[in-house]
Amino acid sequence: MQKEHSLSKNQKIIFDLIDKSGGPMKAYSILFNVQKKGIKAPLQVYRALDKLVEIGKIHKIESRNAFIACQNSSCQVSKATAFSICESCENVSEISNSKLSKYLSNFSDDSGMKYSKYNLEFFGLCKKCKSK
Amino acid sequence: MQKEHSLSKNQKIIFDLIDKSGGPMKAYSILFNVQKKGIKAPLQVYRALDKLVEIGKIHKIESRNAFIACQNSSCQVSKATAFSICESCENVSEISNSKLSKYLSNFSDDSGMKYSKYNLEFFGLCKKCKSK
DNA sequence: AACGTTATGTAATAATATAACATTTATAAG
DNA sequence: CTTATAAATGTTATATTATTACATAACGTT
Ligand SMILES: [Zn+2]
Ligand SMILES: [Zn+2]
Ligand SMILES: [Zn+2]
Ligand SMILES: [Zn+2]
Repeated sequence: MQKEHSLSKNQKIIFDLIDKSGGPMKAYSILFNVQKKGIKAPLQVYRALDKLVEIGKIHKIESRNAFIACQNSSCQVSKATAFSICESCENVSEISNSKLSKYLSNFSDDSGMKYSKYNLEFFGLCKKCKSK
Repeated sequence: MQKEHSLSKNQKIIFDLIDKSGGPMKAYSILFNVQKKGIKAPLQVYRALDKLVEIGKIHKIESRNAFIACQNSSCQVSKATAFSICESCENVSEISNSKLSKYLSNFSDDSGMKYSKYNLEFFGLCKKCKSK
């Protein structure tokens, strides 16, 4: 069951934009796109992004400084994320693989550290770019 | 067997600094620390960092915008990296676990994508911080 | 020596992100 | 409904991270 996080005005504007774009978006590109809706300053964007990340509606692609809508309906909180990134066209998609997530969530080594979160980014060439 | 990449002057200065620090360092902190050695501009630092990453002597911790010396002697090229990061003290260490690296290097899904590289970052509390 | 490649020096600027402060709006308790 | 509290917003300025552009020097090979 899904806990409803009713989004605020700015959060909704920004989430809708990212979600509709279907891919990763960068903060200042988001800013540019929402200026017509009255969001004028970087901080307004970053605040909404922070919140959206916190509640798991979007994820940050760390290697690209970009944000993407969660493509996995069951991904409530951004604690276990995995992405595949094409190094040619920069297409990004969220990997939803229960074996992988189980393997990583249960991973432990001899460091005595308890891992509560992970982010994995795979790089390569997507089908389209490979065949070029 | 290890291919020798003889480092240039700036590369050596910067690698030695990061290596001796024993942890992750940020680019502008590196810059500050090497100014007495004649490296005066950000670009000089970033160029050396780029090269050091390329040849696998250091890795970038993407979630922290920081660079750490490779702690894994067999890690020639930065194609398969995994780190554990303490969210309290920001201690970072490179995970060297052959089962994990084998699992991830062989990972494939139904996307048709061939992965040639990955970066994994685990987050949690280190032993020290956990016991506080 | 001549050539191509790699590294360096320097200045300017672009791109990403946060600090600080004032105000407003939403939520919940009494 | 009122008051208290937390969450969100607006605005300006600034900090941090990274790259562009161009000129010069050092290195490795033939
Ligand atoms: Zn997700
Ligand atoms: Zn592609
Ligand atoms: Zn390594
Ligand atoms: Zn710690």
